[in-house]
Amino acid sequence: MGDNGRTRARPEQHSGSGATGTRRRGRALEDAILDAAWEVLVDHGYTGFTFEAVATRAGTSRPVLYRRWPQREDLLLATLAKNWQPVEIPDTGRLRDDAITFLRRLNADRARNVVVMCIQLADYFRDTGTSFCDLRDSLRPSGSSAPLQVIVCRAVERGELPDVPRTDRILNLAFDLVRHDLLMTMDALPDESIVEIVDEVWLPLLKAAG
Amino acid sequence: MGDNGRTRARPEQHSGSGATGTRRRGRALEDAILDAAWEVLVDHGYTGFTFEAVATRAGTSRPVLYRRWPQREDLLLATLAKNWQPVEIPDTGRLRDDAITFLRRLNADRARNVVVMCIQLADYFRDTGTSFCDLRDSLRPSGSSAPLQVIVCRAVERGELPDVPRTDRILNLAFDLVRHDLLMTMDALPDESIVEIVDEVWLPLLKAAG
DNA sequence: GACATAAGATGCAGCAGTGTATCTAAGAGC
DNA sequence: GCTCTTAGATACACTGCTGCATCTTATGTC
Repeated sequence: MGDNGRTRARPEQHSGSGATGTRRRGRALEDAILDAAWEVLVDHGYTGFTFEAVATRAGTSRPVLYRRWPQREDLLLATLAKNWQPVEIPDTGRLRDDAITFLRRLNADRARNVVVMCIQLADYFRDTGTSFCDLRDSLRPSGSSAPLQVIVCRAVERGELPDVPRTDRILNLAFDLVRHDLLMTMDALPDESIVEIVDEVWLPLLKAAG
Repeated sequence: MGDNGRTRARPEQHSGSGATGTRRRGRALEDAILDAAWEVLVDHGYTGFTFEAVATRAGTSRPVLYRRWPQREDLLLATLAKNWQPVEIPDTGRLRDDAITFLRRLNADRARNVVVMCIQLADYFRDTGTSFCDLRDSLRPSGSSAPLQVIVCRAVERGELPDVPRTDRILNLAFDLVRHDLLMTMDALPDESIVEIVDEVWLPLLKAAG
């Protein structure tokens, strides 16, 4: 039906950062949206993670999002996939240094991410009946083993540890404890805690497991 | 003003359970509401924890809730306070049995509660800037020590363990690991895991700490 | 039995998000 | 330059929750 009195305020300008007046397309647009989506997720959790909020933050409009990700979950998974980076595994030649360095990196990195991915996503987990465990598994590069397992393997190869079978529980204990503290306090661990976990708990168990 | 055509379908009947046709009041009503609120919280998390949902579930109406708890947070805290029970600490006379029995109880009980209180409440934590840690501390009877600490104390008194200083990290390790698994899987641990945690991790560390 | 209190029903304005449809215009490819 | 795709704006109907106001009526107390 004819003219419904719309009066185009100004062309556009996507209110983003540089705002060159140019209109974003394809990959560039998609990246900008997913970055905006990540920020929204960090700031407001899954509950505040609405098409409305993400579109506004990205300086675009909801239809643009709906065209790419019909469901909120699709947008969420795309956002996570783009922003999740595995923590680098150090190789210093000494078990204790490897462990402490790795856990420090983990602590710094996941103090942001784990809180987002586990705590903020609680509603997502409830809605879908999945758990943090499932999500982690689906984001970890398939076939790769747990970081601490790699570190222990190297120590065994160097002869730093006896070559005896160890349970996953023991191998991942230090990782689990750091994650536990992150979840409980929703904040990074003090460095002393990391050293304590390695020296008082993990290493003694690894050495005693013979 | 005047008759606005309302035609009172039927008196009421609060659609609850027994539905004796009697109208609930005071304490009975409050209990019923808080029970309903707990169910809503378990089923739908803090996000779905609306005055609307709780009132419907309780078979009452929103004004009744607003009169008692003006804010959603008030209703939440009342609901938690009513439904949080500390896990009973066993006293079998043997350290290992005490630990395994306690952790089994914890596992069964918190598989429902911790998931609700930590995961489902994520939005609450985000909104208020508190953490699960803070909430646990405020719900644990003040002055009482951690359950595993009590169990270890008794073992030391019986001479089952050497009387050496132990860090909180070690003392609470078994508890923390159970909690960690609960959070990660959002489900109860298999019984083997509890036994493994006690026999392969916690007891060796307690004995070696001399 | 009269009265005060409070339960419970209902209405309503407001707000935020959803999902979709429609239109204009920018920009890429030919 | 022309055309095709699609970004971006806007509108609309719908849903669900919020606070609050108002009314009726059940129930306990005197």
